[in-house]
Amino acid sequence: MKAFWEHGYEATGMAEIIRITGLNPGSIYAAFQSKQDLFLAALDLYGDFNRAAVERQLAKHSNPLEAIRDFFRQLAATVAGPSGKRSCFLVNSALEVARHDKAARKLICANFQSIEASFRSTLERAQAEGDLAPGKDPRALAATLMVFIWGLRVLGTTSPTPAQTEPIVAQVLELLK
Amino acid sequence: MKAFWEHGYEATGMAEIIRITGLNPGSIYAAFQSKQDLFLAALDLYGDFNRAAVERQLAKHSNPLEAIRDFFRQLAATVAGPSGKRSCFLVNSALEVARHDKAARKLICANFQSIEASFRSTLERAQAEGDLAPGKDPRALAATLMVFIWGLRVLGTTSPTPAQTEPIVAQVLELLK
DNA sequence: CTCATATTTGAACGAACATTCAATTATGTG
DNA sequence: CACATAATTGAATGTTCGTTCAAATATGAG
Repeated sequence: MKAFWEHGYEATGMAEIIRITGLNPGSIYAAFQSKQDLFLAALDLYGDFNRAAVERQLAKHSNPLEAIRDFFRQLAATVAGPSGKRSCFLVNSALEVARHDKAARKLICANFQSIEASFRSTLERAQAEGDLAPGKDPRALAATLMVFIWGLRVLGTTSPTPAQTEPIVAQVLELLK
Repeated sequence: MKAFWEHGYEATGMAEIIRITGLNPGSIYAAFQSKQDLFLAALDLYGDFNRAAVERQLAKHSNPLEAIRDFFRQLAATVAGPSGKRSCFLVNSALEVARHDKAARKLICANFQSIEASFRSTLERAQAEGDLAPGKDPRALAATLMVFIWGLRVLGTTSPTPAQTEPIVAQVLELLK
């Protein structure tokens, strides 16, 4: 998973995976049909970690809107930090693989939709509690936040500073006011 | 350029480029040092096209804010259309190549910054003309719009419908009010 | 311990990879 | 036309790619 995440699908050779895992080719091919199959399993594993991390973040504060704000403030820091260039394995794969591989696209979309649903329900909770204006559309807002997350991941590959990422996040949080 | 755009750097073989161009290996290597060199030239060419297209769009309307609104409405349609999965060659390369290749990163960043500057000056013009509220920060807004563009490109790889992309763009345009 | 079943081993496979270069053909000048 | 220079040709290079498989080893039940 780490190898595919770091170098991408095409740039990662089976030889490297064999070296990293310490397994022999035969053992790997006994467990996975092909490199592509192994990649999908790695992507799926990452997706589970990712989804769990997002849900943990959103459950961190009792105030739903504050949880979202905190999520994005943290994302601004991550993206500007040393791990920003690593980006998100799902986003990387959306652009490198999902465009041509249907199975990968399906997996990635499902994960994105799950996270979007978490944001949506958090926004709905905020609206029910009166923190989010009644006129706002949680569905459209959640979809917009997702787009924004992906955009920040792209920004991360350009080695931005916190001084660059923070005002951007501040702008997005304007949408929640 | 089209081959690298469509399949990415790693997945595009020199054999395919030889086939598409109708040139022989020797001729290509007489003009370009290596596959990487050729890729950078392709990326640079795309960058010029892209920058020109954005500036054409922003100059389309005399009203600067309307030009930006039109740009994003058009982007929403493009991303939801058949060419949406192709995404943007610069964004694709930011995630696939720029993370490890310094030359590519520099080229991509320069192009992004140039486009961001166009948005910023357009926003400043809108502010000078009284269309954009005096309290808004054109610099932060321009950076935020860039992040949204990138995010929309990622969204494009998930085969979205116009019904999905349009409300998102509507949200973004809220920031300009 | 015995033996059938699983698992692991690592050498070997053909295919595809980026790249090279001596031979050939085209070009432009006088 | 003659001739120096430039460009093109395409077969061949060694390497690395994903993948296979027969042989060797480990495992667990009786």
